[in-house]
Amino acid sequence: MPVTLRDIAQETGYSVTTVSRALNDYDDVSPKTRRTICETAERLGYHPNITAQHLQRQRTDTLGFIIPTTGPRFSDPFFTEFLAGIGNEASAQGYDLLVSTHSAGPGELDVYRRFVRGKRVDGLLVVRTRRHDSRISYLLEQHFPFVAFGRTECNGNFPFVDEDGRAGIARATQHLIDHGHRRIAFIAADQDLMFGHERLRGYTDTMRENNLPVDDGLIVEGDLSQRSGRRAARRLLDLPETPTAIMASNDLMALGAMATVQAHGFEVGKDVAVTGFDDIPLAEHSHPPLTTVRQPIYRIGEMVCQVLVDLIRGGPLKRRHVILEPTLIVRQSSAPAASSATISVG
Amino acid sequence: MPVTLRDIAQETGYSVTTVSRALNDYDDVSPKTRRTICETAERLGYHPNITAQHLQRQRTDTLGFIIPTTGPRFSDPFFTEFLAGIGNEASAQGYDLLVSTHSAGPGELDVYRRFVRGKRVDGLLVVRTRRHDSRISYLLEQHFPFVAFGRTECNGNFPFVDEDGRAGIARATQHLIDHGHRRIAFIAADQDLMFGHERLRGYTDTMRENNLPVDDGLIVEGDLSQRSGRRAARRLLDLPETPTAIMASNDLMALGAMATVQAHGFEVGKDVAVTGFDDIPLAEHSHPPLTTVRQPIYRIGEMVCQVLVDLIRGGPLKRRHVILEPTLIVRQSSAPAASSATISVG
DNA sequence: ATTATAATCTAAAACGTTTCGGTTGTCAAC
DNA sequence: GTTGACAACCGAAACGTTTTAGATTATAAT
Repeated sequence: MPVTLRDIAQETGYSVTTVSRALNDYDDVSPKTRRTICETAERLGYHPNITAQHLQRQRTDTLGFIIPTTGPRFSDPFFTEFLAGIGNEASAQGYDLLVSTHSAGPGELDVYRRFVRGKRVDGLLVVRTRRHDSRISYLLEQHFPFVAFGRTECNGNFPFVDEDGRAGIARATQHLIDHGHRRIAFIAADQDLMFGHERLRGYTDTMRENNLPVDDGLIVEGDLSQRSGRRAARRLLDLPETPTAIMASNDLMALGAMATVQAHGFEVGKDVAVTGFDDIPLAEHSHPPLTTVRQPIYRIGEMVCQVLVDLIRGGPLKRRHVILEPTLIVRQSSAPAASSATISVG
Repeated sequence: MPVTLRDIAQETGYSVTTVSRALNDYDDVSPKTRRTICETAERLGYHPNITAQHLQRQRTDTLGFIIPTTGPRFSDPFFTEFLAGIGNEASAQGYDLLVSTHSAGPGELDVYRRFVRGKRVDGLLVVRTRRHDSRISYLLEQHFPFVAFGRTECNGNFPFVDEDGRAGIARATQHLIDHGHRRIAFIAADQDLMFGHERLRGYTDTMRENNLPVDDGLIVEGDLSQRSGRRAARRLLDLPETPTAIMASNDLMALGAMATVQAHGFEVGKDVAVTGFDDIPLAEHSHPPLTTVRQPIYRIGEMVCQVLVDLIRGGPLKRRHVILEPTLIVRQSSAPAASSATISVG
């Protein structure tokens, strides 16, 4: 049923070789022959079998992306935007995107192994790096092309794009301190996650620099979901001495925290300040709009993808390591009662 | 460098055929031989070349999913959750997922063509069906296996999963009417989208059934983003006679509308009721929590994927058409001031 | 000793491309 | 009328599997 090179060869009387060469713009085919062949291909509705090309060319023109899901009902707007970034860049570069989902943990490496050893993809994108990341160790050891969004602690020398989360949170913390906050709580993320660790450091460092105590009771860990943000905020507001500001390690938890604060009858941005991290589109449209640290997620997706393609194509990498400076976006959730405009500080 | 069947054959002295058969659990291989071969495979670190398997087996064990993005900075939590559903189900069934992103419009069909004609995937998932959907016409005409989330108007007989959006919106509308609302506005979605059309119908039908006027001035179209929800609500609140309730075709627009209502100094759920559709995780955590029509997005992703796999495997389809009854989730954004608990009506 | 039967194993073709290393024919140059 | 250069074309191998259709050997039945 499907039309192959052979069919075209039969139809035109040329050999399979010539047909292939004609269609691939080789220059040892006469113009007339080429025309005949192209027309016949068109007429028969020929499309090359992509799998056969892959096998022959020994590459798949496909990038792999394994989304580290958390729990079954997983939904993080971060990933949609990131995916849009890499998806668009990949297709602009002529690559397909093979996506798999797997929670961090035992089976995860098997998926990587299958992709790598089976030559299923030409390169991999790794996100949510962990301080000691077995995925990265594995890929380095296999000399398999990959680019990470985020660094690790035991830095092997691999290409990555990252934002300076510590500086971002530091800026947000300082912003709160400058506005007179002293009891500032922090909803941390999993400390195995590199960014979770960095963001917490940004908070503790800045507190210390300002000679403020770092109170362990004011640091609660969440799992990045709104629900956990709510729960964390509940614990913080039940404290004998409640904080006047709550910082969260990501926007989703910040939104959860805001809901709790409001449920307790406080006004966000006046009684209690709340800040997030990421600047997902929702942040701008929450009520009140959320003060947060922006990282250009879509753009990062594009960049990571582009570095990976360069790496695969063997071109010299302009930039093996990209570190982005995040921007503090001040909105009403942390504004002093008077002001109400959106101000960008960065 | 990579280990092939040949290498194992050489190492063990058996033929490639036997090696292949041993590793694939054929029963005409003696236990001893099998053991030798498996051990050697293990020792050499053999992994089958997946591309070669694809070519030989004439199938790719891969499903295709082309995300219809809107605009460059695309971010819709709906898709993360949906993707998690199909991603998990696909890997449970032994399938990979090839994802591409493309906005609805000219180039879109080319992506479908490439996947189909190049035999890049064994089947396709289609979402955001349009009333006249060229993707579906194309796939039907090519007799290519696919399953849609959503129906079309000119119903070819293809397998789909859908929710009864009309009934869902009808239920929400009735809920508002029962609570005394008369001037109910509706933020519609693109009327080319099948679900956009259906949901609007649910609203107009119910208004008429209750002998309420359908006022065109109270129907505004948005593009499914929060931003457009805000804009739409702004127009509605600028009307000489403002509505007492605003229904949105999806949660994102509802959240946007809520922000506008609040910015105008109204209290959502008391002065103006707001309702959405989808029940994305955010809906529960907004302030106030959003009354909405729930569709089990993750579950739908699983179902669509499962039907597709059944279809590809040629098994008899238990259910070619699945229509889910959506559930109205009443939360504070529409509750009469008194009540405040979450009630499920459905 | 012959034949049937079962148990193991294998050569070769196939999947649809790309590409290496040619061959053939024409024409100009010497 | 040989030589070389060049244009146009093609056969066959290769990519790494799976599968078909036997081949070989051992075992049991006559």
